[in-house]
Amino acid sequence: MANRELREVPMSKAVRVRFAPAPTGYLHVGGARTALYNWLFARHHQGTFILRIEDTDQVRSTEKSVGGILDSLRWLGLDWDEGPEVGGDLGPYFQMQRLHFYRAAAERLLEEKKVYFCYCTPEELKERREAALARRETPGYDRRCRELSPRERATLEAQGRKPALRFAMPLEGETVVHDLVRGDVHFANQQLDDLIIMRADGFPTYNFAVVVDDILMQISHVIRADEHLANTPRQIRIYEALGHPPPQFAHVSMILGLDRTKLSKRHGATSVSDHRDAGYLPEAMVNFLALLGWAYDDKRELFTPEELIEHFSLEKVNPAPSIFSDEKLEWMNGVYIRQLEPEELAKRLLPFLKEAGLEADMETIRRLVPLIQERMKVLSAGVELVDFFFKEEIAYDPELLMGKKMTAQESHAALKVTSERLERLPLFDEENLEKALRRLADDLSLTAGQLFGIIRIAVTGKKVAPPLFGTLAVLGRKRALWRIDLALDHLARLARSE
RNA sequence: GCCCCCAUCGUCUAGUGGACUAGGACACCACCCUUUCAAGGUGGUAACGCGGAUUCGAAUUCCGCUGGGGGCACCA
Repeated sequence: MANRELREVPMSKAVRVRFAPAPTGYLHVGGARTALYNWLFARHHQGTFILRIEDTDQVRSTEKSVGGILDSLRWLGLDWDEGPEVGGDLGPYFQMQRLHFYRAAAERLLEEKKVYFCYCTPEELKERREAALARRETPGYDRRCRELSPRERATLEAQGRKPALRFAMPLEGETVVHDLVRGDVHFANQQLDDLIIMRADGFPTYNFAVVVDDILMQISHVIRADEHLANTPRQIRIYEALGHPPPQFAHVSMILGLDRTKLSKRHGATSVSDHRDAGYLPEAMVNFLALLGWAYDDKRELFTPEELIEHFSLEKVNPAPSIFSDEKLEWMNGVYIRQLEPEELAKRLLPFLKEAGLEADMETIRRLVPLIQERMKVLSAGVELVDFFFKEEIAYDPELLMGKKMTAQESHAALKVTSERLERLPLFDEENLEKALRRLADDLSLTAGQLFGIIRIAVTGKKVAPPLFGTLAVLGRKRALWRIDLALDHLARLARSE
C-alpha cells in the first residue's frame, strides 16, 4: 500500500459526506456498510450526513426502491441531516430534480470547449466496443468526434443524429488520486477515455452528475466502494474543468460473497430488509457491518453506535475486500438478543409470531421470553421455539414418546403416574413442578433424562424445546394434562403392537 | 486485451523491522455444566500465497510471480 499519510480532515474544513444510492433495488449489505461508514465519519467529526438519490437511470430507477432504501437506512438508525423527507439548504436531493444544474455546468464546459458533441449512436458504439473486445483490444472510445469540423457536424446532424456531450480528457500526463484508505493511486491519462457527460436525451451520466452535485453540495469527503476508484481520475479531471478542487476520497473495499465475487442476489439474503425479516436486530447489523473492514483493536468487537462513532476512523479501514458470511453475524445477533430487556424482546418477537400465523398475545409472550431468550440467534427462530404454546393441537411422531431404552408400555406407565401426580400437585408452578417430577423420576427408578424426555414430547411434540418446568407452568395444568392424555392414547396403541 | 485495487487461520481481523513459539473473535472439535436445546466454562485444531532483494534481524520494506477482485456503458 502506498503512503496513507494524508490528513483525514484538514483543519477548519466542515465535514460533509453523502451516501448516494441509485434506487434500482434494495439496499444491500455492501451499500449499508458504505452508508454506515459515511454516517460514522460524519458523526465522529460533528459533520453533516447527506442522502442523495441518484435516479438518473430512468429505466431502472423505481419509487418503490427509494422507499425501501429509506426504510432500511432508518431501520439501521442511520439518520441523515439533509436529503429526502428532511430537506436541506443545498437540495433538491433527487438528481432528476437537479437537471438544470447539470445542464448549466455542461453549457459552461461547452463554451470553454472542454467538451464536444459526439454523434455516434449507442448501437455503433456497442458494435465497435464488442469488435475491439473480440480483437482483444482496449474497448475505449476512439475519439472520432473530438475534432469534427462544423461541416462534418452539419452533415451528421442532417442525418438526424442527436449528439451526446463528451468530455475531452487530457491525452497525456497522469492523474493521481489521493485516497484516504489506499494512498496515492496513479493513472496514465491515456487510459482515460472521453466519457459521455450528457446523453443525447439531455440527461446527465453518473460521472458528471456526481461531480456537479458533490461540488454544489460542498461535499468534503467522498467515501464509497472500491468499484468507483477507476472512475475517480476522470472525475478529478471534471472537477478541474469546473474550476473546483476535488474532495478527499476514500475508497473502501467491496464486500464479496462466499465465492469471492461481487455480492449479488444469487448469494442469497444480501439485502438489509432480508435480514430484518429473518429476525436480525439492527443493532447487531450495525455492529457487524462496522467490523467488516474496520477494527478498533485486537480485543473489542461489541460496540454501541455511540462507541463506534467515538472510535471510527478511515485510517483504520482495511483496504482488502472482505467476504460477507452470516456465521458471525448470527452469533452477534444472539448476543444482542440476550442483552435485550425481556419486555423489549417480547415486543420485537410479537410481529414474527403473528407473521407465522400464531395467535400470540403479549401476556403469554412475556412469560415465554425468559424461557427462550438465550436460545435464539434470530427472532424468526423464536417461532418454532414457542409455537406449541399457541396451538390447540400438536402433531408428533408417537415413537418419540418412548423414553430412552424404554418400551412403549414402560413409557406409558411412567406417563400415567406423571399425569396423576400433576393432577394432585397443589401449586402448578415451576418450582413445585421441578420438585415433584424429580421425586417422581426417583420413585420410578428412571433417570431425569428418561422421564423428562417423555413428558417433553408429550407436552410440546418436540425433542428440542424450552426448559420443561417453565414450559409446563406457562402451559397450565389443564392444557398440560390434556396433552399428556393424548400422548397416553398414542402410547397405549404402541404398547398393544409391541 | 488494457488499466487499477487487494493478499495473515475456513471467515472477520490484530499486527507498521526485534516484545511473534503470529494475538482475538466466529465457525469447528473435545471436555465440563445439564431434563432436551441453548447459554456459560475449560482446552484444542487452524494462517503470514510463492520466489528473490534490503537488513544483524522481516508477517511487517522493495521487486517479480501467482492468485483473487474491480473497471474499461448514452448503468450507477
